[in-house]
Amino acid sequence: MIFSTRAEYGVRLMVELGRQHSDGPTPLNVIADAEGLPLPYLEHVVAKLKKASLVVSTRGAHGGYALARPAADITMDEVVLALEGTIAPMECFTDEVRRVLCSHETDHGHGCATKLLWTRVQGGMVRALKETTLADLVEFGSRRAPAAPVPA
Amino acid sequence: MIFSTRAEYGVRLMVELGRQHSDGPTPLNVIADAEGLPLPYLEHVVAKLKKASLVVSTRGAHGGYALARPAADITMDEVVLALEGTIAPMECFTDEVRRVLCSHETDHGHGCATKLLWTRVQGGMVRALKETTLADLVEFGSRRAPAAPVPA
DNA sequence: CTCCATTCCGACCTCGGCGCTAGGATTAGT
DNA sequence: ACTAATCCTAGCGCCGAGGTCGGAATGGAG
Repeated sequence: MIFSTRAEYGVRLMVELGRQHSDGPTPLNVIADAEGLPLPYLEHVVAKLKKASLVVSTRGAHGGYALARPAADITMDEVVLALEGTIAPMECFTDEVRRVLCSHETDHGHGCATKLLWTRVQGGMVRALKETTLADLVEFGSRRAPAAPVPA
Repeated sequence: MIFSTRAEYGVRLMVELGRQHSDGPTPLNVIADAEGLPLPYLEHVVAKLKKASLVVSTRGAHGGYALARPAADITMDEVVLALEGTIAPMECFTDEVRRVLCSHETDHGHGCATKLLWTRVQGGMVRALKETTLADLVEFGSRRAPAAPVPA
């Protein structure tokens, strides 16, 4: 598996926040049982999103979380980056200021052959993440079952 | 990190095999100290490549490993797949016969919003892996330092 | 002023996989 | 027979993932 469930939970959380179009903040427990996720764990997840300034929180009674920016302005690479910490295919890979570095540079007279591969892979992933906004996911999620209140 | 060092080691091993243009097979220990990798661990790694029919082995003295096919015919998604077991961004994601499935389908009346994201990410990665052949890496590795015998 | 809902914080636990080692069995050239 | 190599199985230490717990801080409502 590429990403952990932290990323899954975090993205679902963001989508859920994106769905709320009321003004006030949404408390975590609402999201927790809307998605069927353990509340105490969600707290840790949302903490990472807050640290990355993707959500804002209001404490106290009737508090909760809300998106810090409109969903259309949030690209998913920000979200995944905040949750996973880094998006590198390999340990030796750090994206230092626009230059992809690799600790195996010049191994024994050859260039680092794997660097080409990981660079391409990372490029493909990051492009996909940057091209997708949170609004895309919200809209995609509401596509089917747009208003089926009580199916039974 | 997306991939483990198993993938790194395996790819390097394949590249090293791709460099050998002599006829006979290359013993593992040669590769191990050409790349500075622990031999006993490499045995496990190469076992996976063999099970996937990417390398062939000859046992006994003067035995070793060789590519099962020319390097230009080996795409890196085969290699990474053999080493990593699967290339899915998320646990719930199985690539069942051309249809991307997700266990969260239809969660609570919404479509699975994250599915769109993971599908795109996986697409980007797999495309990058399929577009790169082992021969590309071999050639890339020999680019610089083409014949600098003793730099000092 | 006192509840209570809610965010926030840190410690803890369990489990599985990764990276690696160990020891031996098998195969085949010399 | 000796030896170089692949092969097989088991095991170990470590770390992060996924989750729980208990409690402190905050702020609206009675």
